[in-house]
Amino acid sequence: MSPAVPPCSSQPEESPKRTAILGAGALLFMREGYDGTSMDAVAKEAGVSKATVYAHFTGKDSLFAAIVGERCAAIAAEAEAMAAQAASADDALREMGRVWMRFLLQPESLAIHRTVIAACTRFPDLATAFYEAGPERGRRWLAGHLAEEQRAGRLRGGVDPFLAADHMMGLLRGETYLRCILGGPTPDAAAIGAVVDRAVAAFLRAYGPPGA
Amino acid sequence: MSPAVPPCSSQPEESPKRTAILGAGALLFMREGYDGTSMDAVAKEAGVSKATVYAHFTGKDSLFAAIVGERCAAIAAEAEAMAAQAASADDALREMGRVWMRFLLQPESLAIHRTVIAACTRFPDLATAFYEAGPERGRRWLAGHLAEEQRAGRLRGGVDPFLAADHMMGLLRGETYLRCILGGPTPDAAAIGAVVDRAVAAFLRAYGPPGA
DNA sequence: GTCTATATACAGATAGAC
DNA sequence: GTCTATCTGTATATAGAC
Repeated sequence: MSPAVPPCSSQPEESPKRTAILGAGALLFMREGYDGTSMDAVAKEAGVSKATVYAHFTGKDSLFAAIVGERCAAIAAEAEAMAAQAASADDALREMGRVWMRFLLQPESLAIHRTVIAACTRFPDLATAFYEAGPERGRRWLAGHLAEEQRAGRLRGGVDPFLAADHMMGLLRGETYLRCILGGPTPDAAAIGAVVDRAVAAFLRAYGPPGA
Repeated sequence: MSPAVPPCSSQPEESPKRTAILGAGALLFMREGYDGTSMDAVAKEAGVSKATVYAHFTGKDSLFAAIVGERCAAIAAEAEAMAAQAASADDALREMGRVWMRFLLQPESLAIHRTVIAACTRFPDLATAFYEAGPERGRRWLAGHLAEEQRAGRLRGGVDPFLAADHMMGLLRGETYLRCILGGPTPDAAAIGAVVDRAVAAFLRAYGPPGA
């Protein structure tokens, strides 16, 4: 229907102003929430006029959707990096837990969680996309890893690895996640390490090899 | 400084219009969030004029604080009722888990969680009060119960009951809570029962008596 | 205390020149 | 695409009569 597109030339996604707008929006939406962020503030933070924002996005909801979608992709990429970093460690479970909790509890992660949770009734599709890109993707990856551990005999067999992954992540989050998502102080690396050690110990009692 | 107050006469908290305003605000703040709720909408829902709202509360933030504070008290009362209901059951752990998860996953609970999480950067004191009245109070109660179970020999000794309570609640929440707080469908009683059974089974492997 | 009517500010979105 | 200037609706909060 539309005329042939120029082959791989300047796409709108590569405009520097568009990039600035997306960056400013991500900063403000995560810090102030959806309603707390005005298009005026986004334009000012990006160093452009408000009309330019509307030239690149049809409206505030469109800009928000683009930013959350972009964050989902970034989260997935970070998850891959974490997986590579953690799976090669000697004490794999503990190291995985530390890496994941440090990622989950950093201010940027908590901010995107808060933003999506607050907006989930108005943007249900975004909330679903976020859940799939973040927690659910992480759980699938962890389940795959735990299944390997089962086959290697380092975890007891006969249990659903997806269930084990869910329980592992639940033990890790615990009250720590709840307190941080409610604005409490972020624990330092040592405190996170202690939380992870206790969670992994409990996990191994529940899911470790029967003889241990 | 001020003249003697009349002894226990009509306090402002007992005004029927004030009650209507608080009820309307609770409904709207939980359904639409803080920014999504206007003082006009509260007045209309309560059946009063906007000026009357401002006669009872100094502003929107004051009304919001009063409502969240009231919900904290209500949550504490519900927790007491849940405790009485659950502790007398035969299969105490499973029954406690079912009661708590049904409470946690009902739309009203999720709505107040979302509202407080979204507002926690602007109202940090409210978020702290909510955490103390809700999750932390529940954890303290559960820890006390688990300590009794330890003394009775139905749980292994030598572990911090507060840690065990944290792990129990983390196993129960799991992905279910995360999916629901992000707007996913609420599981029915049977699905909740299955989640709880699996969580309690894992908990007992980690914290049950060593011989089991 | 309670109302109607209004002051004031700022939001999202657009018109039109360049 | 980008800007300045503006339209239009609605938000919080208040003035003043009863």
